[in-house]
Amino acid sequence: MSPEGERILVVDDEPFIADLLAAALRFEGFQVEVAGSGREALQVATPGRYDLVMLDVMMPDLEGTEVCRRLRESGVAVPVVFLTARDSTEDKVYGLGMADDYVTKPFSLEELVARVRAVLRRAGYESPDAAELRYADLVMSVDTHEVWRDGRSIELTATEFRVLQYLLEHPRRVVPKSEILDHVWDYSFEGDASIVETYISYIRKKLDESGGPPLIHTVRGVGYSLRVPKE
Amino acid sequence: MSPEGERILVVDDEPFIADLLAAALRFEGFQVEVAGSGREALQVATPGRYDLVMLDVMMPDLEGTEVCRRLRESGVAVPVVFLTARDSTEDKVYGLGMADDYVTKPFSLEELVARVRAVLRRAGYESPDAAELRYADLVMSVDTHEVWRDGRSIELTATEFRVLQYLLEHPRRVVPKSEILDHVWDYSFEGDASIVETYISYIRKKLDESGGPPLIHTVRGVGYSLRVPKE
DNA sequence: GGACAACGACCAGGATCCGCACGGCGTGCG
DNA sequence: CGCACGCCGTGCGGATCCTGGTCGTTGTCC
Repeated sequence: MSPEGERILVVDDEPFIADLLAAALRFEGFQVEVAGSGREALQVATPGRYDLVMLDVMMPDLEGTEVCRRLRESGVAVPVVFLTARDSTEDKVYGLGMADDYVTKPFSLEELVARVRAVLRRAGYESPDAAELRYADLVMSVDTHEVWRDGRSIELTATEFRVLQYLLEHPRRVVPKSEILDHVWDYSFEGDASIVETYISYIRKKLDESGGPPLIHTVRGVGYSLRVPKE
Repeated sequence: MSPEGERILVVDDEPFIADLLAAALRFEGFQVEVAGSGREALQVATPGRYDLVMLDVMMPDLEGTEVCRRLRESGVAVPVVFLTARDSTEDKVYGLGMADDYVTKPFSLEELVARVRAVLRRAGYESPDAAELRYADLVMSVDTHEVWRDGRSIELTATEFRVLQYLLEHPRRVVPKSEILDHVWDYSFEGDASIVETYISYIRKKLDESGGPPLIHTVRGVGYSLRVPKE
């Protein structure tokens, strides 16, 4: 990784989304610039200037797909990640042809950052992750979506998986419920953090029914912590 | 860290909150300026002038989020920390998008300062802390919320932990009860400082039951001091 | 040295908050 | 149509927080 982080251009006409993307990516150490329209993107995206472009598909002046086509035409070979609405099947089809990946709105920060890193990795910017998270006798393969405890496979739903993944990325640290909510749930979720309690309870049940000491600990008034019990 | 401390702009229309923030941050060695409205903030916050901006979300003239958006638009890339009401989900959503962090009202000064330092650290202004506090045979890990005395683990509740943390941040100094109250309890707490005596008593009991000399000493009429007894 | 006042330690009880389990409802998919 | 999954509301039980009071200790003044 370059010392300053890769340069990413975010292209979206909705300021809220553009800011959300920019902030999340800056937080992860990337250099981010924002363009508010397709035409603006075409002006600033000269060859070699960015390492990745995030393109909203739906924009009033120029469709994201069209922006991408013109970039390619003018010799800009930068990897592109599309942003599309969830049920827009057509977008998806077109997008996948040109795009290196796409993220559907509304997205969660975990999802967004994971996609960006994956694309940069394939493009050779980042060292390949182990793509395997481990703590104590827990093993998680992010790529294959599998989890084992002490060699025994554990089936998790998508949300359960993301919550556990977030905990595994911060082993031993006490993670506030609000932080889990912010990273795992998408930005349009309006409920409160009690949903996190529910999922922690699901995960605990599945982790512990295969024996072994409890790994997820409640720190009342603070959050949850993944750790091996003290004695 | 610059010799004079980082420059922070506090933006809040409520004088009480603005003064509270300014005083606490000045006490911590930052240079603080105050703006009483969103428009005022936009006028003074020129590129490079501040190292961090604290923005109240709810302001009569301009929403904090809008102020942030306009700052970004005009090329001011300063880190922003939002102040929001506790249950304001919508604020949180917007806040998380643009902000580097957010603090919910009512906050305690400990919490506030911790967030500010964390954001400045990520922005490269401050050296990373050890996140581990030590004095004599006491060890506290802030991240994992664990405390040991002479290697033996000690269980503290959330409030007990914050009080001891404050003492560990000021070892040997006699800390007035009112100061502990101001830093650990949030600013809307209406009780008096006798609550501190109660918590000191809880902590003493837990620290000393595992043997060893008493570490928290009462200085009558002044406050408490964390130190090893003289002989 | 003794009496008194101020201060602080500690306890006990009640109010509150928090964590958690359970069940229901809506939705998407086979 | 049935099932799996995600989301949300409710209610219980218990940990935690705070208050008020009592008792002991310290310092001060006579």
